Amino acid sequence: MSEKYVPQEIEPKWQARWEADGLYRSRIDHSRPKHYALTMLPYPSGDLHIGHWYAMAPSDARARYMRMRGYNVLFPMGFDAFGLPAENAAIKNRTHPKVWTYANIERMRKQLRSMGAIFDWEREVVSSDPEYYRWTQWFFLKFYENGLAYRQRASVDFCPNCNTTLAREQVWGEDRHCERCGTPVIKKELEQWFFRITNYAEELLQHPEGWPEKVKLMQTNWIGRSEGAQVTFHTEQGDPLPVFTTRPDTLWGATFMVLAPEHPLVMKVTTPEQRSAVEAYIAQTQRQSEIERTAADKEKTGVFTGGYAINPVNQERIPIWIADYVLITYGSGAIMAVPAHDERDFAFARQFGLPVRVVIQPEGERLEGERLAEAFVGDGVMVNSAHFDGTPTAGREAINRVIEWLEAQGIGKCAVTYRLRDWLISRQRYWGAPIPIIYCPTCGIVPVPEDQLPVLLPEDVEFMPTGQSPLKYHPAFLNTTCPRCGSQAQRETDTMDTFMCSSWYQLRYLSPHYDKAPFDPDEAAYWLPVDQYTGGIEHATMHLMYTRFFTKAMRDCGIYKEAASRRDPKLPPIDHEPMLALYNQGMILGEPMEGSYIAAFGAWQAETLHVHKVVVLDEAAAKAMQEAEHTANTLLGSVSEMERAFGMAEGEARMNTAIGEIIKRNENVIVIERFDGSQVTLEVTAETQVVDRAGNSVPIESLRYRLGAEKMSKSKGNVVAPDQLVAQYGADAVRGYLMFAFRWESGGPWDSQGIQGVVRWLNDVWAVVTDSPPVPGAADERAVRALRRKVHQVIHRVGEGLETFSFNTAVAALMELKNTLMAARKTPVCGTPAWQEAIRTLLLLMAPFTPHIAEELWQRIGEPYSIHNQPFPAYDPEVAKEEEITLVVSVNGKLRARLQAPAGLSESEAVALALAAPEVQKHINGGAIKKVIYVAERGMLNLVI
RNA sequence: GCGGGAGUGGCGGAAUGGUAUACGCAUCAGUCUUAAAAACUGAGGAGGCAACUCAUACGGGUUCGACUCCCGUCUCCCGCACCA
Repeated sequence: MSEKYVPQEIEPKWQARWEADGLYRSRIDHSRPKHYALTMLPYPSGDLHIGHWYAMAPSDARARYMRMRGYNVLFPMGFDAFGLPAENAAIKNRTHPKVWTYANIERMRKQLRSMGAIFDWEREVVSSDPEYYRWTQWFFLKFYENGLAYRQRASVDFCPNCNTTLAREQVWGEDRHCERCGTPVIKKELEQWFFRITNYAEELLQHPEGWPEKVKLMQTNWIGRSEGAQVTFHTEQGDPLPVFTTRPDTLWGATFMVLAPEHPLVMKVTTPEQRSAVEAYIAQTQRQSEIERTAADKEKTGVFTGGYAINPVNQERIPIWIADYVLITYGSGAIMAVPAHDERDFAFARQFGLPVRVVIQPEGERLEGERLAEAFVGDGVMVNSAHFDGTPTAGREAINRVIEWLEAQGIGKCAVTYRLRDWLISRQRYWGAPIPIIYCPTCGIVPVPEDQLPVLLPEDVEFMPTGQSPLKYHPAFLNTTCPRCGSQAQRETDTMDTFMCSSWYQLRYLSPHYDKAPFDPDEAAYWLPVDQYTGGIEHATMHLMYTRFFTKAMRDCGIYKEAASRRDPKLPPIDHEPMLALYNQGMILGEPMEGSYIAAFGAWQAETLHVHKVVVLDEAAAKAMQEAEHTANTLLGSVSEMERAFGMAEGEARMNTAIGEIIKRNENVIVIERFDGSQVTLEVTAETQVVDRAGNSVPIESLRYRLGAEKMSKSKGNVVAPDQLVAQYGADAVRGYLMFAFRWESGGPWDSQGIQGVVRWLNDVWAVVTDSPPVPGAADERAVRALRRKVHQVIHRVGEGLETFSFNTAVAALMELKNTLMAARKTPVCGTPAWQEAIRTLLLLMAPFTPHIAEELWQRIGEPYSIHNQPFPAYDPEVAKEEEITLVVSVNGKLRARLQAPAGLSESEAVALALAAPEVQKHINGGAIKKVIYVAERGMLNLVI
């Protein structure tokens, strides 16, 4: 008998050995193709979460597979260490963010090592290290030098909980809440730093091929490209008033103009009579929150300015209104309103009795402006449009012709507008990279000279309970001299959005301690770009847009020049896209839980039971008790009768017991669901006694409430701690389970029982490898071939699974191979060379998934260290080919027989075999066969009669 | 409202237009045990004694053959949302 599988012993042993040997160190090696695998770096929030494991372990398995395929693999890990939680913890616990952050990093490093991943720790980066953020600041300066960073006063989104501004991408949802904390944002007028990501709008629409359609689509929608024309109207006073329209073919239908309330020309066009109304409307707009302003189905509001504009296509004089449905941030902040053919303009026109003029007539209909029930946005023929009358609008033909004409007339031109806004990077927080800018009373905005980087975050700071940045109150940081003129000046106190740090971390991994540039050009020339990136979908329009922008902006600042010049020009460019392929994994949700079943005793007050005692039951006991109570209730007769009989007030005698499952619980209110589905609210107090079935008192907090598959959170008590799982089952089992239990892209609810299946698999593998004494007797040739066949089929399926991120099917195939071996173990096949080969192959195939047990067993079967330097087993389709098939016979498409037959059967042989089978004969029933469909490679025969 | 994705056993999930439900969890039965757990063996989509019939959200269609392709409907999830 051999010893048992004890992962707690073998896992730390091999981790230490791999570490000591530098087994996974990644160095430039031009003789081998490289593979840069990258997974989104974690924020050091304290403990490694099961979600981190879910994101990283399968990525690691795939990186290991690429290694076995002969690639020189780089799979680094680091920490996105600047950010708000550290600062909030500082305010709450009086711990310095740095202390908090670095303690967390220390803990998470240890936890990450327990995963047994091939992370090359010599390349680790921590974005809050000065040697890292020095370069984050350097990038800011480069972008500033190249006109890609600018400071502007603007109405920006501000999170009142985080006490800082946010970029447009970081405001989510219908209620416009902060991406991080969920608080609805407010608007503030502030002077802030922006990056010109909009310069790259067009280029960002061109995505790398290896990106998921979903992300490409989300980014494309976010960028929001609209093609159309810019047409210059004029106010009556002669000021040009350009508008953007996607429908220049409706220009003749413009019956009024609308400006955004913030539009610079508003006061100029406003007549004295309308002045007070306009001012009142502007004031009202400013008071309203963004949510109120953009609420769906909101009635249109607006005010006439008294001014008029001239439509350049027909010299018509049309009134100018202001309305909040026109946004100053999009296009030119002014529109021509064509109510007949635009839903919003139509609603506005109806609201204020403005004229509606049809300029597109659909085929077979005759629309009239006054009678229109809704705007007509379909295709038709242009009418009331001077010499364009009769032009069909289907396709882009009409639009193109009008644009051509507008250009010829000099009143408009082809134009493209984007929804994308520039990236606001200023954050009014301490724990981030300071923006390297100095404000001098004489020189103005002065960038910190490169040789003075990094602008260090002072550590002796006082955190304001108000959440105000302590940098504002730190004289030594704040006060400095102007690098240009030497006079007294002040530093910028805002720090940079932490998405800045993560926009280029893939470059710092290449040479984390290089001090001449953000990255070593030799390393970059070899490793870039990232071949496979993995991470969550939630970054689709944030991090994943920013890092693409960064790469392109860096290229235009010449930062890649040297590295690119040292690179083989036949390889993909390194300065075009940061990541060639991307895969989004899903999320692990909490395990659904039943609520506790209880019987509560107390006194009714209206609909609420005031409880003095709670008894915890199991479901069956609760049900039994409910029935007993029901019986008792029936015996007593109707409650109201009883009340009458005893002269009681109505409701007084109602049952004072409630039995059911807890579905909600907070400090003093419990909601239970009875077996009939009705709900009861219970009120509990500190005096309420809670006892289990044995009569022991238990705390009220121990009562569980029903929980669906929801996002894990401490407050819901559904968090799964990987450390605990590793201690209990081992890292290999946790890795294996995470890869086996879900489709990686979907994720799903955790199932604490499900891991047993993986544990059994590993135990069986252990037993089959360490304890399979040869069975005497001559091995059957066919059985040997069958084993080899299975092995090769599994090689194929595992390789395929790893290629396509179908980790679940790959593990399933490995379980099947184990099952096959378990069965063969009892036969003379056990001990044959084919058996040895099968064991070797099983271990090699398992190595990417469960690296520790694979290494341990590899050693135990006498193979040389390390299994992780072995090539992936080669697949031989000839060996994998079935020699016997199940001929599936259908008659008229309905399955009638399954017949064993040798592979490679000809059609006539197959038909003869089928006709000989009585169950087939029965269904043919003497009829003539009209058609035969035979799929040899599938073993499928269909007889049509 | 616009755009995208998904509906398969009690559950997680498999299935290049060709044997639906692989693999696993849970369940049930048996072995072992004083007992329980673990472990092991076996059963299993539904209905029917059986022959068979019906099952991949629903309704149509294409095809010798549809979970897979096409059309329509319903439900759920995600993104955007007065973007001119």
